Amino acid sequence: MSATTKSKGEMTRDRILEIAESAVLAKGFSNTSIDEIIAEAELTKSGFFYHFRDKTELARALLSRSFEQDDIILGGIFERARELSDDPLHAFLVGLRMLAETMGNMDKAHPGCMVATVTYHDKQFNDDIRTMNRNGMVRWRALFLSFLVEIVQTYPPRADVDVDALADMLSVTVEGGIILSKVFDDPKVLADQIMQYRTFIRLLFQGN
Amino acid sequence: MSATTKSKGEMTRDRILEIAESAVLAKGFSNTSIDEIIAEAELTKSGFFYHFRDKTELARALLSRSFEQDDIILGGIFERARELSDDPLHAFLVGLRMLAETMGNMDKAHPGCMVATVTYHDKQFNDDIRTMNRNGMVRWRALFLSFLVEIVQTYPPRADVDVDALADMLSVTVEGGIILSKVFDDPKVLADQIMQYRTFIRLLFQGN
DNA sequence: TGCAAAACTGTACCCTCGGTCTAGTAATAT
DNA sequence: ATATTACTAGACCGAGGGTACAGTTTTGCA
Repeated sequence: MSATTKSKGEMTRDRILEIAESAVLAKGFSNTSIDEIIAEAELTKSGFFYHFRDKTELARALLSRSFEQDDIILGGIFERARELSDDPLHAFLVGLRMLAETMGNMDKAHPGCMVATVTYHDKQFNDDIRTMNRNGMVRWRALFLSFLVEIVQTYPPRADVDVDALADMLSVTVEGGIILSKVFDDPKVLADQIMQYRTFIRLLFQGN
Repeated sequence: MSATTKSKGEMTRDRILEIAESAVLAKGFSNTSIDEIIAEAELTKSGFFYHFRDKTELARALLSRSFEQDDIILGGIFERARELSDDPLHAFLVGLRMLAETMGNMDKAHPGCMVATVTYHDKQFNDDIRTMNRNGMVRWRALFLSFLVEIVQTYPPRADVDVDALADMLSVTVEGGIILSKVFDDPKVLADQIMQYRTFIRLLFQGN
């Protein structure tokens, strides 16, 4: 067997996660029952609990899965952006444009949706989730910060800024943008907001 | 009896809402049981269902309550801001600073928390909530827009901007800022982000 | 002061859902 | 072949949301 081959158990687990993911995204976590998942996955309750200790472990698995996907997407975008320009400001601006386009094309299943649907499940759980969430945010901040620290060396900012807050501002824009996009049922809102952030960056370091 | 006197029924209903609010904010909606609420309110299950058709109606009531409170706080802040300056830009900047301060001083129970805890409860419910949420957002947008349209008349913007998106950007900042504040367990994050938005506005219309 | 409406209590019951336990069986890897 | 993995079968439990309905108290008001 090759290294990429999955065992029967792993395949079943993946199938459960796949089914659970779409159900949770469509109806929310607490409104997705185990019975429903196992019916679609064609296995028994015992089978489900063979793979997951309890429903909370399912939530955790769902969440770490979505974080991995986010990291890949985000990392890919800004890696390409760096390749396209040696100048950190230009690269960041290019990355932001690509991010806006990517987000604008997602009709459902925005990264971050899983966070929102799952976060408020229960108290004990929240502590675990907050830690995972924080790790995710810290990775984002680090990524954006790597651009910003380079940028401020070359381009004197037009106003007093805290680069940390400026890096977080992009996370804020994405998270808040997702909420407004859902509320208005329009993915364009998120894309527009990322472009607003881009305008701020341009104005701050380039003056136009 | 004066017009402000509440009937016995209204008082009981308010008591339920009060108890439910703190419980939901502390532990989440699905983790707050009706049994628990009625125990603290010292009434029976039948008594509860006399006031609320089901748990979803409780959620709705909780939500519209928090919207009302938000409107009062937000409206109050920007009304005072207008009083303090005839210039729309200065007034807006003052309002933003007051908003940042107000938000930074809230340790828990940010406006918007109730939205998050309650929104993903169930599918049917989500549609109702989205409408309420949208109305809330539209009111915010209108409020912020009333400043921005005045501002652009006096101050030519340093970059191409869409005032609608700019108005929404503040909602985005607040909603996203709340998420990051919760994740990092630090209300200062939200305050900082509002100040970042303020910097953007200053830079855009005042150039520094 | 009396009477209807409002605001409940009490009890019994049903369903769904998360979760546990035990015992047994089929598939698979080595 | 055999131990481990990956399940099935089925009985059961408690919490929680919700219903039905009959009865009782409390309140506002003419």
